[in-house]
Amino acid sequence: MLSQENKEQMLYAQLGYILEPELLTEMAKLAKVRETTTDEIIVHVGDRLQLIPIVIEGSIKVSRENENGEELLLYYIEGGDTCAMSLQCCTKKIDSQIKATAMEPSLLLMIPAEYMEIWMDQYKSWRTYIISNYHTRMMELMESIDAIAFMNLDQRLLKYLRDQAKLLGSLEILHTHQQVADDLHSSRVVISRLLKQLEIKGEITLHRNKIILKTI
Amino acid sequence: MLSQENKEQMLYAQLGYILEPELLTEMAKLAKVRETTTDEIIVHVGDRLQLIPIVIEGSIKVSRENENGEELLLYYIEGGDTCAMSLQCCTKKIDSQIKATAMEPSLLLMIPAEYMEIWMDQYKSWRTYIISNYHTRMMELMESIDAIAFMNLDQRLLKYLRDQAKLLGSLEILHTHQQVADDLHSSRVVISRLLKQLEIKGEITLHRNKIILKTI
DNA sequence: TGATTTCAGTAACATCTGTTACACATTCGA
DNA sequence: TCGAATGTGTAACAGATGTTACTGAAATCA
Repeated sequence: MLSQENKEQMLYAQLGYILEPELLTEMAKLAKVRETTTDEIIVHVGDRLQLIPIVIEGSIKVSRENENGEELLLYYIEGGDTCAMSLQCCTKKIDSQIKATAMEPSLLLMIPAEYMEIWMDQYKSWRTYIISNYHTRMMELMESIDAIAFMNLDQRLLKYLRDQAKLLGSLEILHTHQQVADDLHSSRVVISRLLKQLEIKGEITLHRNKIILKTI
Repeated sequence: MLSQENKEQMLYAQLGYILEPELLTEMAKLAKVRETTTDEIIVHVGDRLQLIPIVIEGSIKVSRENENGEELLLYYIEGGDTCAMSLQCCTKKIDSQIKATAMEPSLLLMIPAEYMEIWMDQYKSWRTYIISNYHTRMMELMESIDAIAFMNLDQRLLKYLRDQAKLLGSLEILHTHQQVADDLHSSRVVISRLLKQLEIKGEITLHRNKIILKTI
């Protein structure tokens, strides 16, 4: 278990330049720490959230699921950010519309939802933080829509690989073709085919459970 | 030109159950009225907004455009709502990422951006209103993503027609096939083909410049 | 009215993506 | 160590969507 000093230090590191010191102290006091393993599912579609997660370390993948359990990756949440969707889910008691999965071992601070509104009234910096998070997420949803609507699957695939590489800071992407297919809402055979083409073009090299990008 | 009393009445009618009376009075004092014709473009991609539009009457179509000028309909804004995107565009001075078009003769109140932040500090109801708008838009973007990612074009087409009908309160949709194709980011020939199939199935009847739905 | 433009219907074909089926290699576990 | 499970490669085919080309009807305008 982390001490409050630990938590406060981590919050400072991520949010010290945005949020007031008193707020950070209060957050550290109230927050529960949650550590996740890689691929751990943090939020399921349909969950009723009671706590708002703020990502301190690691990265979270947010995806949409349809009634058949088919998925589509929407965007990622990195250090210092929070899930804008969960804010309303908590306050309005709506079921979660999305699924959140840890992409690597990650550290979250979980804040009880009732403080959301209190802080909205009390701290200007918190308002700015929340609005800015909403805006970032909206822009990312737009980017996601651009990709699905305007790009072919081979382009989306390459973009996906580059995004993963940037996010995890490594040119080696440790996924099976099936996992990639799931994120892009495609099928394994199609992804294998397109990956092979990318390999022939010299963009990547293929290995079991691993795809290596030549460049970002 | 509308009098301030007129504006205040309209604001009351749309937002009286959400926003404080003092705020509505202040809004009425500051707002410029903008009336639009059908298909008038209100915001272009790349515009630098100075004013935040609040829809009082009518309905606005928000779409995304790629570098080739191809479009995709994202969502609609109806009476009482505002464009969440424009909020950040104004305050952060970012170029607009979307295009907004009036679907019918509409009436907007345009609020100078600088009041955004003042009211955020001053009025709890304004904060709730803005956050709730962001959330609604996010949900609609999700719905839009669901449609593109998980539905076939014939299903999307029928959904599109029904959405239009609901929005404008008429089973007669006054569009050419080309306009429908643009909204769905498809091609005229494909849309004509699918519309014909829907007519054969008995879902619609086709006329020049007009598509009539049998039921919602 | 007659010429022109706009809109819709249709066919033939191309391309992209998904599906099914199977082969083979690697890894894992009993 | 051997069988099972998992991951990848590939071919053949199917279906959805996009493209091109042409036709004729309806609307518009000089």
